[in-house]
Amino acid sequence: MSIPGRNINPTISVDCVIFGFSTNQLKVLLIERSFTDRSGIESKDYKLPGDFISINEDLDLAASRTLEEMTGLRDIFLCQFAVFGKPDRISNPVDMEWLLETTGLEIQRVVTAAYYSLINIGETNTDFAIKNSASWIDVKQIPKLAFDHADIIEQGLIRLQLSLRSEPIGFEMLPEKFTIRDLQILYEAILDCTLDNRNFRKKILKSSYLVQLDEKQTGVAHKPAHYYRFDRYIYEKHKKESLGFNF
Amino acid sequence: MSIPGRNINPTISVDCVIFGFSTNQLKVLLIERSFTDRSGIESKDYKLPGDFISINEDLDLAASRTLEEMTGLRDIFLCQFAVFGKPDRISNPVDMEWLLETTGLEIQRVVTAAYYSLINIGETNTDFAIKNSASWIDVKQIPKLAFDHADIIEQGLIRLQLSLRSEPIGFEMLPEKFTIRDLQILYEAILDCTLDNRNFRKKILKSSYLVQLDEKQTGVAHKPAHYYRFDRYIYEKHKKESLGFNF
DNA sequence: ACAAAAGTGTTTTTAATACACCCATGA
DNA sequence: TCATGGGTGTATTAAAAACACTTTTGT
Repeated sequence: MSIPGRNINPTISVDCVIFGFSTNQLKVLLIERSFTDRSGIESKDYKLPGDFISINEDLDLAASRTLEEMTGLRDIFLCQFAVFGKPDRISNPVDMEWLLETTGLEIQRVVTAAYYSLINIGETNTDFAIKNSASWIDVKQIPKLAFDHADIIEQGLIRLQLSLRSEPIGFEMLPEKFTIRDLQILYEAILDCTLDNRNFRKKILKSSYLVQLDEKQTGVAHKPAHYYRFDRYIYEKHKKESLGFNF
Repeated sequence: MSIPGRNINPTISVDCVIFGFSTNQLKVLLIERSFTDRSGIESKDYKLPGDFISINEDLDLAASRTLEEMTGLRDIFLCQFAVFGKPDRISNPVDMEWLLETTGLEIQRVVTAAYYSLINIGETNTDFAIKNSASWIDVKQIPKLAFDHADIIEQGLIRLQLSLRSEPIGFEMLPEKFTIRDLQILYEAILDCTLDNRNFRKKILKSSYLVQLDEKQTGVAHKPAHYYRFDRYIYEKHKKESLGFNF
């Protein structure tokens, strides 16, 4: 959130849809927000991690700053996918009150640049999450959200699904080493479908950038799977150009 | 440009990359901008059609307003594709001076929502273009541009190419009735490639939403081509879902 | 020996590509 | 009759999809 005293530009913000993957589910990092409604009843809901930009702060940098404040992570996959600027996106009295409380300013109109980000939950710093009352919520169980944040998540997910089909970005959410099954479950969670395991392997293992490690799983009550890792260097070298008409 | 007296939000603007197609070339609508540089020499360059948003104006509406002011057209294909918000995107003294002249305000920082739009040049109202000193410039011959508008066009074109591969949007730039050849040349111009005419026809004619008219070309010194039209209704009904992995 | 996931091949279907000639018209 | 672009078909190759069983481990 806003650091008191810093010079903010109260007309422009960034919001981050931070995706992560755990217990076979695609999750989003949400911040708990407490507020008192008009009848004085203390209540709470959730919002996306986001912030006003500082005067002279680059949008991308504001997004990575937000990301770091929430997770402790730097140099993270981050992609700007849309701007949300409906004049009435701040119209719920609860939201207006909350803005007043947290910024001390009367704010009627904010245009927000939306980013999505892919995180390996295992590498995130839990202290940061606790400090921000942040938690990882299953994308299929999104609670009531502040502002137009539900729309933002929806659009972000659509965009993530689209990108996943044309670029190998799933790895960003997995640990350094993972099994092909891990990867398949991740794809299924993101695309919300089931995939044939033989065809998935065939397709994914054709990629030169997936390299098999000598290491195998241990302590599992079934045939242990090989670990693989994603080789960014190889990927960058082999990036394909394709016309790929699809209509 | 800004209507004097209207209440603008001088921190947020929209810029439109308006694509059109004529004489077998993909074109962009650019506005001529005259300015006097520091040594007092009168000079000119080009900029994208764009404007600050009004207080309480929706971004999409600001973009369609701009579009209508430039071309006289309403209800036009329009797609927001990125936000440009580098703090130094307004740093050239010429640009800063020009902003001061046209708005009367000292402006240091503007975040702009970029849209691209597809126009049938034949339907545009020339009076509007003349009034705005706008002209259609071949995308391969873009002159020096104001601000970061060259980047915006480049990103817009990349996005247009991407969309053209997955959605039938080329029709937006053609008249109501057109020949398959017209369409192929349009595709070649946008994608900057050549396409085999037999394969192109085979592929495109598979689409149920391309309907052949009884009418043929007349007065051409060769076998006259059939006219076709794009049926939006059929397209919407048959929209495909496809996983289409491509990595 | 059983449960659980790993790993593997072949066939069918579909889409993409490459390629060359005859047709209808106006000049 | 010639120049111009319109319009057509087939064979090859590549990718996607469908589908079932054996292997290895821990319990």
